[in-house]
Amino acid sequence: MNIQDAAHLCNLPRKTIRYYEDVGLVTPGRRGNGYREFDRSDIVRLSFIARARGLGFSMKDVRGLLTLKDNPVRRSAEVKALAKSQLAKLEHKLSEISKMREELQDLFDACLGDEGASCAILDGLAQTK
Amino acid sequence: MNIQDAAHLCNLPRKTIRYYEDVGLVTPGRRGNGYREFDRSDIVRLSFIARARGLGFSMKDVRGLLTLKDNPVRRSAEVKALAKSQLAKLEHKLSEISKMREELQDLFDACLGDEGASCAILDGLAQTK
DNA sequence: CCTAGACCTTCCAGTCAGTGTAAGGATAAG
DNA sequence: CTTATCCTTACACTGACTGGAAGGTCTAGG
Repeated sequence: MNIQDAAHLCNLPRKTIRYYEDVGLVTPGRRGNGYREFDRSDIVRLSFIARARGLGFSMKDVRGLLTLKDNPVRRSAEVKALAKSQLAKLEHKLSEISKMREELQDLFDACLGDEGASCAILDGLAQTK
Repeated sequence: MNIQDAAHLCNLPRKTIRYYEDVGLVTPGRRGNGYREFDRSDIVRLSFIARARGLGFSMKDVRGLLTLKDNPVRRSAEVKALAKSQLAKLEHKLSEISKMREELQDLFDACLGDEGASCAILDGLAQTK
């Protein structure tokens, strides 16, 4: 299978697949003409990566997950530890962004948004709180 | 005032302040010896930038906000429009990350996390959903 | 006057995870 | 044979910094 079909199957841009090969996450075969040849196992691996990335795991963590996935004597506790740390990161991000949104919403609500120059948002940002 | 004191006052790393000068957001004066000299207006401007960045505004948007701030005949409606778009971005991010967290939490809960190799998280990621 | 250390400067490279583009080769359809 | 659509590599760029090296300056103490 060529890269375009692989891209559709695992829901990743072609460029990203080539990039993943560059950084050693996948190693599809090569045909005589230099084209990459993706087989079922490549698709499975790429989809795994895509899903892990979709949950916000860093490339480093994805590497760790792949290593565990490839290791038949892994302990599921190790996987769960990675997941726990990722959950914590997501929750941290959520609380950060949620705080931003609240602060910005307050400024937004206080701003008239009319044709005048006076603006509660600019005032709020300028404030030496 | 030297850069270190400025950094403390506006709550930004020195490196970041130099970077902001590089990209033209601030233009502190220079002393005879080449040192940057920050006055009150530089501090105000840098703090404004720091606060806008803290609300998640992109550098491009910060530029827009500064332009509006510097323009005495601005319309507050323009500022409010930028804020609205930024609010939408924050809400989008929140919903994305929240979805990630939910999915990951489900996998996490289903994983035994013991000494065995069988792992619901890896299984979930490997699934061709 | 000398020295130590704490500042300051610029410049270059690296981060993360891709994305854009150009130049060129291969293949499939008509 | 032509045209369109694939494929390849290599390099540059993104955002928003951050780290480090190499070197200049200033200040306090002896």
